[in-house]
Amino acid sequence: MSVIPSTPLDSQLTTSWGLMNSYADGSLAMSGYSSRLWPHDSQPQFWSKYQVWEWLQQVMDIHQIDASSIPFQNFDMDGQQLCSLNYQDFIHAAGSAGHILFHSITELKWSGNYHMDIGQLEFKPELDFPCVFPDVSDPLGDIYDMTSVHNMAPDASPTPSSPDPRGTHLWEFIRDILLNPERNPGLIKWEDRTEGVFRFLKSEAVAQLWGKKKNNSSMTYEKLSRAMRYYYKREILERVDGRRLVYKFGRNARGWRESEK
DNA sequence: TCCCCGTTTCCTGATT
DNA sequence: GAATCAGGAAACGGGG
Repeated sequence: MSVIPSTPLDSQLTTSWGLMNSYADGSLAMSGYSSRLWPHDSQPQFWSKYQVWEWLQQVMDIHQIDASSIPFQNFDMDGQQLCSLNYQDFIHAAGSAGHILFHSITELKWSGNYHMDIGQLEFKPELDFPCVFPDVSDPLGDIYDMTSVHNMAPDASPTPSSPDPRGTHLWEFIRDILLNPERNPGLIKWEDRTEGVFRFLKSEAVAQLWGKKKNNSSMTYEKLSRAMRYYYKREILERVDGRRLVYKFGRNARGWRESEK
């Protein structure tokens, strides 16, 4: 399969793309999109699976596409595979959002990066991050690598009863998204960093990501939030009254404070 | 096999 | 009316 860089279809799509470029926030415009998010490895051919997911999230954020409208599992692929998809493949994989995704990836592929010198072609995606990627087949792999780093600290074990230092628990999953915002843009954000207060921005997208991690395609925010509420009793989370989608880390949550990093 | 833990699923009712 | 929150109850899967 191959992607045709410039077809009549492209010109049909420029209307929606033009709209995107007209956003008041210039950082959301496509021209700034690639440089802001992919400062070194903006060639999608070299993306890891996880970077493909990041791109997907960004496009959904920019276009305010409901995360549940795109089956993430259809994009369980690395950048090379992604770039080999044609327009019909995108439509098949993402439905009505397919044309947006197709145009986005075409833009990134042909946005001047092909003019880079041969030295840049030797770039490896994992070099862009401070941590290693032992398993690039796991889109969340880097998150859990970071968890491992946190747990190197003597008192950084999640809870006394936690059996898995790699961070398989939901609250650790949430914490690691918060600690790596550049890799999970727009999913969850700190409301009060020092107090450990955070808010879900894309609750269903986080639930899908959690479901992906647990091989549970039927995960929803409804179910995820029930699991979150069980943390109140264990004081891993504290209630934040009157605020929707807002939670706060409790006394038994470890590794979220900046001083613990 | 049993038990415990950490969810997951389903539910009802309340609140925003 | 939809989305979210709260929490009870039962079930499930993994680990010890």
